[in-house]
Amino acid sequence: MSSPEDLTARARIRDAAITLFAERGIGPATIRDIAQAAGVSSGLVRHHFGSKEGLRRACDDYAMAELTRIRTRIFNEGEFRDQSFLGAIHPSAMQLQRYLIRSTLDSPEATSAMFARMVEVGEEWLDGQGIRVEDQRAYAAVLVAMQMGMFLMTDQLSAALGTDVTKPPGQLRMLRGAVEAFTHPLRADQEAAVRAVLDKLIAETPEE
Amino acid sequence: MSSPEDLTARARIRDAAITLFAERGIGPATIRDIAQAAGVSSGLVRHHFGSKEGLRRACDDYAMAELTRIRTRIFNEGEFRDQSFLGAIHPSAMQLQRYLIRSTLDSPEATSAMFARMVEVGEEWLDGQGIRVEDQRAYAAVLVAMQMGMFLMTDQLSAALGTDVTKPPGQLRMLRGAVEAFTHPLRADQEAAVRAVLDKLIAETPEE
DNA sequence: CATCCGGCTACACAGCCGTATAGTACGCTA
DNA sequence: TAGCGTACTATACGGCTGTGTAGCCGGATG
Repeated sequence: MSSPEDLTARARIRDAAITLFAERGIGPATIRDIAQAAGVSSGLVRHHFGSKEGLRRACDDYAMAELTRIRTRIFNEGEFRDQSFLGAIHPSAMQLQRYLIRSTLDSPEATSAMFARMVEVGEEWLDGQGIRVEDQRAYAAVLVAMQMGMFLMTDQLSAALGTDVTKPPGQLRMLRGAVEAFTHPLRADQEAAVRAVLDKLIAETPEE
Repeated sequence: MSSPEDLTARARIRDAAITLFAERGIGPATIRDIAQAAGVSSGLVRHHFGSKEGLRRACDDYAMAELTRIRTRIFNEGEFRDQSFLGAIHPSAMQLQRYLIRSTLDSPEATSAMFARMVEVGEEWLDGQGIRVEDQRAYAAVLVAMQMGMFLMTDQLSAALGTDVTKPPGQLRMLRGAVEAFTHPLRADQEAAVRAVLDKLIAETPEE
C-alpha cells in the first residue's frame, strides 16, 4: 500500500483487493466490489489480472514483496536487529499481514510455501538469539501461527480493549500485550504439570 | 460432535455444517454441500434452521455449549485445575474452536461477546495464577487471540511440521511447541529494547 | 495523417447461490 | 380408521457471481 489516490489503475485495483480481501475474506469479496472501490469497471480487473485467482496471486506476490521491503528497511535502519519480529509488528505491515492470512485460510496449499518460509526465518532468528528448545521447528511454527492469529483478530481485540488496535494508541497496547505474553511466561513448575497433562490427553484420545 | 452415523438428521446437518464451515469458512461453504455431507436434501436444512444465518447461529450455540461442557469435564476430572488453557487445547475441542474462529472472522459483531467472555476467563485465570503484568486485559486478550490463531493455522502447521497436527502425534508436537513458546521467553534485556522500538514505531506512524 | 495498441467500459451469459413453495411419507392421537 | 402435524424431498425462482466478448478512446509510432 503506497500512497493516496493518483496511482495506476492497476495499483489501485490491487490495493482495493488487498483491503477487501483482508476485511471479508477471499471468497465473499467480489470482483465488482473491488472494482467499485478502485473506481474502475469490473472488466478492467479481468483485463489486468486475468481472473480472480490471478488477482489473488498478484496480491500475494505484492504483499510478500512489500513485507520483505518493510522488514529490510527496519533491519537496516533499526537499532534493534531483528527481522522476523519487528518487521511483523510494524504498523504499515498490519494490513498486508491480515491479507496474507486471509489468503492463507482460503487456499492453504497456495500459500504453504510462504508459511514455511516464515517458519524458516523464525528458526534462524531463534538460533541467532541463542534460544534453544527441544523442538526448534515446532516452536518457530507455533510462534508464526500465533503471531498471525493476533493480527487476524484485530476486530475482536478492538472490542475487548475498547480501542481500535489498528490505530496508534490501541496498537501500542496490543503490541505491548504481545511483548508481555512472551516475557511473563508460565512458571517452571507449571510447565512440568502442563506437559504431564498434555501427555495424558494425547494418550487418551481415541484413534480415528 | 458426538458420535458416528445414526444421529438425528438435525444433528447430522449441524455437525456437517460445523465441519464445512470450519474447513472453508462460512461464506464459501454452501447449504447444498452441507446437506449432501449430512445425507439429506438441501430443503431440510432450511426446514430445521430457517436460513443459513440461522444455521450459523445454531452452530455457534452448540459449539460454545459443547466447549463449556468439555472444559467443565476436564476441570472436574483433571489434576490440573485450569479451565482456560487446557480446556482450549483438548483434542476433541479443536474442531469446535476452528469453527468458532471462522464464524468470528465472518461476522465479528455476532461473536464479539464470545471473545470478550474468553478474555474475561483469561483474566481471572491470570489472577488465579498470580501472574501480574502492567496491562492485564491487553495481556489476556492477546493470549486469547494468539491461541485462536494457532488452531486456525492447522493446515500450515501440518505442512511446516510434516505431520498432521490434528492427529495425536502431530498434535502433541504442536501443543508442546505452544508450551515452549510461553516458557522460553525473550530475555529481560531484550524486553526493554523491544519496548523502546515499539514506542519509536508508534511515534513515527503517520496519523490518518 | 494513418495505424495501432493498451487501458478501459458496457453488456451478455451460464452457473451457482440462498430462498421459497408444493407435495409426499409416516407416526401419533382421537 | 380419519385427521393431523412433522420430517423430508423435488423443483422452481430471482439475484449475484465469475467470466467472456465487442467496442471505445487516446497517445505513441510510422
